[in-house]
Amino acid sequence: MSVVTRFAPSPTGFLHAGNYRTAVFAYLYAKHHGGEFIVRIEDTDRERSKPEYEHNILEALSWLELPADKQFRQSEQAGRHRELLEKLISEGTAYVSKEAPKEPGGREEVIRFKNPGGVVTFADVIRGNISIDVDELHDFVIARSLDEPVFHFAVVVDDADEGVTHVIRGEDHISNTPRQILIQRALGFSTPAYAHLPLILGTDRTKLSKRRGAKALTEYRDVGVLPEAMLNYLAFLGWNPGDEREYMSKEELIAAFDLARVHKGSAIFDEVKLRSVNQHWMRKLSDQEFVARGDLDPSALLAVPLLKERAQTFEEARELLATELRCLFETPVPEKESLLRKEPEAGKTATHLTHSLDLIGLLPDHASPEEVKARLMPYADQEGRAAVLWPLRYALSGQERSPDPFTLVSILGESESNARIRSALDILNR
RNA sequence: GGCCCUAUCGUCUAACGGUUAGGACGGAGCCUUCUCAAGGCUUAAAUCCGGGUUCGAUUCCCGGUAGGGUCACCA
Repeated sequence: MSVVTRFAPSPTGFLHAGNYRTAVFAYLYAKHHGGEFIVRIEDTDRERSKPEYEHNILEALSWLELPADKQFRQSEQAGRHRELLEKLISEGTAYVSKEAPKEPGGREEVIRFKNPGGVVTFADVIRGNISIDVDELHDFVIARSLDEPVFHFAVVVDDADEGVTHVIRGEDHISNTPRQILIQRALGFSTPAYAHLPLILGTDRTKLSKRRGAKALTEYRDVGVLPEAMLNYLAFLGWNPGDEREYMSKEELIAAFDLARVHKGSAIFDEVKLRSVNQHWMRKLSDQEFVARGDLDPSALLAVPLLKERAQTFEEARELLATELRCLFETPVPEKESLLRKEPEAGKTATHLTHSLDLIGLLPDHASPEEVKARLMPYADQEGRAAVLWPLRYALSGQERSPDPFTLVSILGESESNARIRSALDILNR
């Protein structure tokens, strides 16, 4: 039997990392078994479902590269839901119930399921047998009206119609499972395998939720997190391949994924770790890819090696470009006092700068930082590194903190370096 | 509160009865070093508690405790 899994979000808000972790597992499991991954937008709550949320969900899924083999809205199955609702009513396993509206404007009739009671036991792939006494559920509501099925009913019908073999969802659904199984039995459907995933918690150790400040997943995309990094990080929340690997591509994840290695205990979403995983994937990009995928200005290309060392997100890369690495793109305005930070005697500092200037002049075009270093270090060692290198670096950058002078010369090139050193010499002579 | 689920360093986790309880992120220290990064090395840090079972428990069982989830005409 081929595997069919599904991700069934409701478009009533922006989804957070915990929701997408579920999608990741469902996707990986299906693909590992060469099966099908279905995305079903559960929009039976007409009041709260919004197109913008649906768009956001689909956008996030495509960003993460979790393409659906089949995708549809639950509301598109309305006819089928009505048909089966009528069937249950005619068979007497469901009935129209007169209600006393609890709130003004509330409904006077709903459709309830005739609960047979007893204990429902199901085998959870992750947790083993779970038994729940179903008596206290009473005759629960399965539809507001024939055309408005409620979650439990629609889920059961759609999963069965689509041939879903494995229901992979958060453990907050464990207590919903028995009543869904009851409906399945009444409808004559078979029960799929259930895998209830441990929840992803926020730093407050409670279920990630928008109300408590959990970010929409797309916010991570917006600050320049790479989708392969997010996928990698999410996959490792509650699962691991069983070896020492920490960084895995989508293909590697598909090949290794297994429900049997999924944890039972919940995990906390840690942005610090996510950033470090992201940095790993940023560093794997070629310099050209880095600029393109980070949506950086093309001029930033020459700074990419430095950005790979310093930035954990593309947003950080942009900040760096505007602050610490700004000297690569703008002529610095050095201050005399800072030039003399390590060697207070202006005459000596001027001598060092002039000599450095000469040495730089001997460099070949496009000298690497290593070549620059090889040329300058003997002199610096002879005269004192701080006395030579500090004014040089400061003259080139105009910044107390910057990349080292060799790298600066290499990136800036000979003529720009020359100009900057000369202007620092002018300042010293004032 | 009822019901359900869970429990290894701060965090993510390895171990599927026998290990000096391993790795990663983060932290600390050292090295490198003109500054800032990066890099290298080192280091601190965990089996929730109590009973069993066993020659031997992180591991199996029971009981506590703690945390989480869920108790809708939302999904």
